[in-house]
Amino acid sequence: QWKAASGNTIVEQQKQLGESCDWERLRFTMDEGLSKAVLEVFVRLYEEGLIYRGERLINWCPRCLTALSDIEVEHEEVKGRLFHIRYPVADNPSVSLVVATTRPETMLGDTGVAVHPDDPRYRHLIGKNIHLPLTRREIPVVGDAILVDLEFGTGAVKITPAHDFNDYEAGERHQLPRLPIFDHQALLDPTALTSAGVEEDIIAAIARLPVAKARATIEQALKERGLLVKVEDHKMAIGKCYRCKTIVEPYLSPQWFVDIKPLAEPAIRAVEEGRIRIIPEGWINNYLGWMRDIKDWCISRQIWWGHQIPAWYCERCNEPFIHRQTNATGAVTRITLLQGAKPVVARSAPAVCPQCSGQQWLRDPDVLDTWFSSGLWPFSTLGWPEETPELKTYYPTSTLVTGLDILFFWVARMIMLGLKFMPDVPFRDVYIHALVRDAEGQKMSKSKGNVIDPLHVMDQFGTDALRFTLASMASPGRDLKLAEERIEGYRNFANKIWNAARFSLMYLEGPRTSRPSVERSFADRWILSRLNSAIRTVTSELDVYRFDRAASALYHFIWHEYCDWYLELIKPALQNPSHPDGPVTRQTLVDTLETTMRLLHPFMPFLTEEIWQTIPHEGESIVIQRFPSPEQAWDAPDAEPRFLLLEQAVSLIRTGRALLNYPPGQQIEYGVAHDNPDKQRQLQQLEPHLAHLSRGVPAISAQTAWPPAQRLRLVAEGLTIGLLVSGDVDLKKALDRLVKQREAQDKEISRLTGKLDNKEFAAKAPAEVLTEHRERLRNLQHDQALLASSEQQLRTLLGA
RNA sequence: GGGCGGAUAGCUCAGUUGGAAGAGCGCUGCCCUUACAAGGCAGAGGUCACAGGUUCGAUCCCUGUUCCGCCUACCA
Repeated sequence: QWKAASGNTIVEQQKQLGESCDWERLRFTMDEGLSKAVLEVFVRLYEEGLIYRGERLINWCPRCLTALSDIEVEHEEVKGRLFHIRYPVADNPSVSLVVATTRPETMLGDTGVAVHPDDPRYRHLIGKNIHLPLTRREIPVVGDAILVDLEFGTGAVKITPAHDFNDYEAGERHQLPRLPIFDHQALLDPTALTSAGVEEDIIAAIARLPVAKARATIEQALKERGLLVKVEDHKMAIGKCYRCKTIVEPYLSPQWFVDIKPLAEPAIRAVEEGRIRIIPEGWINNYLGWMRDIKDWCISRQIWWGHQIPAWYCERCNEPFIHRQTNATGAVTRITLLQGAKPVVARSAPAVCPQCSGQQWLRDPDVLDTWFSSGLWPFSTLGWPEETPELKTYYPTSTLVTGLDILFFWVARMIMLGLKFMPDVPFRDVYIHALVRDAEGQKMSKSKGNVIDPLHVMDQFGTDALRFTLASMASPGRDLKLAEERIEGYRNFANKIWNAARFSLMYLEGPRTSRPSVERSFADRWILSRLNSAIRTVTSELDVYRFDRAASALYHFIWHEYCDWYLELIKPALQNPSHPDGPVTRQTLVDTLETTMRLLHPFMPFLTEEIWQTIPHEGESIVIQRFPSPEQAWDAPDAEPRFLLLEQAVSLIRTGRALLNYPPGQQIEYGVAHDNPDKQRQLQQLEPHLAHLSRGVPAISAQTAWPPAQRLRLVAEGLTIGLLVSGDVDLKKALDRLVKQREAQDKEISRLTGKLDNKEFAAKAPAEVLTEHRERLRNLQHDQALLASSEQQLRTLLGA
């Protein structure tokens, strides 16, 4: 139904069926429920006087032969030419006004010339008549401060009310007649030119020419008469039809309009008052600005697909206003209802004409703008105007996710029509997602050929990887460049998860015992606590539509906490069948993996479902499970700092191993000392983990108690590790590192000292900043002593 | 013309009550260590566009400049 509403499907069908398409059949296939809603809305708005028919200047596509609303017109900057044309004063041809225009061919439809009322050059001409060149007409000079910009061009502007929007307005202000000179295909119309008093030879030269060709002819004629003063290059914007890219013409024709202000006002208030939230907020002003400046909505289209307008015309009463265009064989190809026709708007054709009792009715051939029906989507899909249970349950909905490009096309219309026909807004939140661009930042477009085909990307990297990538890049207010490397990175992430699940399954054989978190092992308590934290972050970020931060929290937790550390930490318990922690660890492994899959599921639905089905679980499908919520019992405030200590020690040992070029497999011996007794004790408790993760034999004791040997000592935040140096190793790299570290610390120490010595800093900075700075300085100075001693020992070693 | 946004590592981007500069990819070195080489470990790399201002202190706040996007408009 949505596709029908948007018209996209119909357009595709139109293409496929070509000329042989059965229009009536196609109209019939449009959803009946939607048609009913459209009919109802149209009639109700008409009865309230909010829909009217009138002859107005509208944007017209001379190729599609249909009206276009403002937002269906695309603007393009082009190089144009500005023609300066001499218009002689009627009663004194020696005096003339020079007007500037980019469209000299429209001059034949001029019905006035405007100058600024304050312009001393021309003020005296206001009220006089001007002879319009190439015609037998005289037109008045009017003063108009709105149309004329004193600074621009010559200061005199021709007025062509039938072919220019501003001139239309100006024509209204000065009661100037409207003289159209183009027909509906934007060809110069000989009949109209005759009524516009154009000279016969000019008519003969330009009749039935398209505007571009007529322009050259007019230019030539003006030149021959010496009326073309000059031509200069000029940058300008032209409008093109969003469908066929034909240059649109302002065209005078009778159309159906919605009086939009009364609908827009409640829609503005709904956003101002926060009953509808737009996220990110930056777009609110965009929306409000557009809505406050909104113009009546032209809803009739002269195309054959769409919902036909429910208006009927008595053929007898309206006979003079029904224009039938025929082809060579006499068949009617197009019916146009001219200005003056009197419609009867009703849900079905009237029986008899109230005026003449005639019974022959012609239904308006126009159809509605596709966004008219799309705008009804929030309630028409739910059975409106019937009061269905669905309508009651699902209106309003919570969130509408959309791109900026249809915020006005679609979202604004849904808000206006929803508020008009329902007692509440159609949705609470509107989330505007970023526009995806290609790797060069270009907007994707079919004509440019730089479209990244999602199906192709999904084949290459997987659907979950693409989905996760888009989520991770969804920073608000910023368009995103989709680069393949990024997707590839998340493909690897998906692979990592898959392997982690495979690993878990390998070791799940055997009994599992559930215990309260506090009774589980260090590793278990730590990961449960971290999982809790991940749940909190992901949930709160999703609440505020920060999909990027939620995705990155998941990525970090799964890869760099769960895989890198937890799975490594529990290997001894899993791989040794008689390990006492085995049963509880296996249970924790299931608990955490299962929860993590549910947490990740919205981001990677396929992978998580697949894994979830293979691990112990309850329920039929992950998609209908509850989204995880934090378990307070999982918080382990003691385990987290312990882990950081362990991580720090392991990293330092690994650094030493790399510096000494000891291969990862080689068992090493080292001493571990911390100058904080508490932490030293904690390290002793973590000894098995330390040994396992470092693949080595630690001696955790004061440095003085380490077995005598040649050692490389590394220092970080009070922690010293001393690796046994054996065999033929190059200590130069290690010395370089120590020196570099010491220099960096020197710099930091002098920075902190300088800051703390600054009296104003000491006086004005908050107390906690001061204590934190002092603490850091003390630690650094302490490390500095350790480093210095380490460096000296190393130099001694090198010297020996 | 008006409005909005951006300028942070080689690339793509995070970084909100102002108080030690972050991630991914890429790069360098060592590893096929029994989940994973689409991987592991350890590293290198930044005057946070420019110029002023506010502040004890600025990537963050203010002003101006340059460059790049987007939206919008009738400059004939």
